[in-house]
Amino acid sequence: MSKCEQCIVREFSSLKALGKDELLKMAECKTSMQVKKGEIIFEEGENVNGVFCIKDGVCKMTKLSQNGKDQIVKLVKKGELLGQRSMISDEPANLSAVALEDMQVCFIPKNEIMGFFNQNNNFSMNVMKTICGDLKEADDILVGLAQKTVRERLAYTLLYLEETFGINPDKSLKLQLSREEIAGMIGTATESCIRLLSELKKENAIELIGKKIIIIDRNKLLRIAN
Amino acid sequence: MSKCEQCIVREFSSLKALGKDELLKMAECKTSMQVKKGEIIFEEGENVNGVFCIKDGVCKMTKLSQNGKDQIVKLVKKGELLGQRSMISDEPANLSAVALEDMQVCFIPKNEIMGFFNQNNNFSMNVMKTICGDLKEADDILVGLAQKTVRERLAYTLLYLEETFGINPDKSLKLQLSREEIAGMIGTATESCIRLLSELKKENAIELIGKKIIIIDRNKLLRIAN
DNA sequence: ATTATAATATGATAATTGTCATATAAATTT
DNA sequence: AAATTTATATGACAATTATCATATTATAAT
Repeated sequence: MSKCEQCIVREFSSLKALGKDELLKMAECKTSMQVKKGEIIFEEGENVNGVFCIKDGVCKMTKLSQNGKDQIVKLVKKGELLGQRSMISDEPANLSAVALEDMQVCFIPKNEIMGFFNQNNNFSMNVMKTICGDLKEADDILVGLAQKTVRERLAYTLLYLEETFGINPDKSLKLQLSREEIAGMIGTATESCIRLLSELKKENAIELIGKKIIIIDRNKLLRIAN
Repeated sequence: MSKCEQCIVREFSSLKALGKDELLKMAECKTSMQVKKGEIIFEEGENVNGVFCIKDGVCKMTKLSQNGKDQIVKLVKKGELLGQRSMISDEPANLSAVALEDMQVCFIPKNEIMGFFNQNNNFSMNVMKTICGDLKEADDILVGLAQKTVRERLAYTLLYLEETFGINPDKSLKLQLSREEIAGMIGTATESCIRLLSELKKENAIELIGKKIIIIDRNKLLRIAN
């Protein structure tokens, strides 16, 4: 069992407020696990009973809509916690979490985390701020979905992916999503997404090499996204 | 200055966790105010420096998008608090709050509320649960915007308005929104909203009497909304 | 390596939604 | 009460987006 004290990732999450003794306690009750690309961490409707701390990798938070399509609500990466909302509301998960890359995550059971809430005010405050950040983000995405065209949202999403997850040495977006997943982020049909990507390619804003996407003209995308 | 202790509305918000002494302290530093229909309580980008407790009335939380349209993100009614997110994140407001009816609100300054966070764990937990509820709601609306048609969203919104704010003796929706505001909730052009309302009327799902909307066939709307 | 399967791409077309113009009705102002 | 402004309504049309069909390419399985 690895030590939470020495885990660098902890520094990036709400857990940074925890003291040495708390970290030692946590290390004892946590469960480390490997999650392979495509595997489900938890599903919508499931009782999670704790939070997952992402040590490495990226996952998508999705919700299945009546038309059978998965909407991606949020991408979560290394250093962030999963399942906080569900735990605090004491409700089943509202979203599913699915690995987009091979991941390393630690599960910390609910009663452990809830204990920290009572003992450690900084920790509560950190969690609260994170959730407030998520709420702001969700509101902003909501407005974008309501008021922007698919093309605008696509341009914005490409820039977001570059900024948030970076690029490879060949300049392609590091986080490789399928066309279907990109469509699920911007809220459109897969074919529309593919078509608009082709258009952006024709307009020399991006380059498409197989699954890889390379942003050539950042300013053009910015202009399209508004 | 009215007493917070005797304010019934308090019972419906996070503030119900506060004890007598805390309520007395709060009553001393709060500011009561009347807000007329159409007036702005606070605006996007503004520093709020406290929370508003809604004693009576309903307001809309909106965000202006680049195309100049106001998207309504949420409706807030009697018993709820405004400006919590902004206060906790220590950021300017992300949304504007505008009265949809004549309102009575109390302003409680930031330092007072922040004190309660440290002293009273139940209060923190209540606030956290409220924000978690808001986040879930925002995620659900987001998925609806991404995956449902305007017609489906309109049907859903009419049912939501009935359920949340009730109906008048003549069966019309109690909360009277303009067509523009309804359009701002479902994320569409005002003309599209008007046209689809007319369609629903032709299909005998609703009745339109001036600004008033009466739901005739609830099941039909439910079927449309999915 | 070959086959099977899934992902990407594109055309054709239909459906949805937005925009602009204009009419009518309602609310406000003078 | 008349005039002005604003909100609602509807037609005509354009733009956007979804759907279905069908290639083509990439990936996985045998």
